Amino acid sequence: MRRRRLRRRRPRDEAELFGAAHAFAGWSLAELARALGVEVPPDVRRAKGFAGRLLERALRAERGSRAGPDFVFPAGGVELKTLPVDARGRPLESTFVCSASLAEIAPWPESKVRAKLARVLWIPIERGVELAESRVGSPLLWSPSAAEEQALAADYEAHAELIALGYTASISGHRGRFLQLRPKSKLGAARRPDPEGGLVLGPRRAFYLRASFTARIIARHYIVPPAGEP
DNA sequence: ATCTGATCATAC
DNA sequence: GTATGATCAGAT
Repeated sequence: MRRRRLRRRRPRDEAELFGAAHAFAGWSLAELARALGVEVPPDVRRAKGFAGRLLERALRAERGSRAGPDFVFPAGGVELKTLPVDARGRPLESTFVCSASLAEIAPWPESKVRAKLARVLWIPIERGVELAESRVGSPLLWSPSAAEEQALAADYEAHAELIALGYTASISGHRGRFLQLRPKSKLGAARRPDPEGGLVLGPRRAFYLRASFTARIIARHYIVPPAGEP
């Protein structure tokens, strides 16, 4: 295993953040964890989010688990998203964006979804057989193109309309070409206020980007430096 | 092989 | 409980 060193300073702008992220391209999660002085969890099923938190620490994200973008620069916030990919660079999972309230849904221009996705640093993680063997790919600093934003907005508004009409029963992960609205808790697990002041029983929902969408974002992007195999 | 509902961990 | 970080695993 190669020796790996971390840089010390917190990035002060996008360029520094991108440079810092790029410096990790090719590292395994084991190497990154060792450099940070943390253990790689043995049980993958109990380690969801490990790669994301590891990269947050490695890149000195300010906000950690608090609300708002991971990095706040004078020029604007940047959201950090790790994206699990296979050896060919295809995303293996959908991407969580943010939770959604069925009691209240903002129009697209003021939506949390739009704010979250305005500026994203994507870091592909090429999944290894073992979690520790997974490798950090090269980063991509992204904002939605006009076409991408239009597509996301269309999906979002369709979800928002169902919510506004109270058709919560017909909300499912099947809807949305690129942006899904799916449960993030067990059915019937939560009780929350509805617009009339009563209580609505139902799962917590959240917006997710389909893998087909993130695949297009990182398509033809250089994913992970060669591992030295033929 | 892909997708949707369910699930896990941590911070506040 | 809500937010952050996501991935698991059974259904299709």
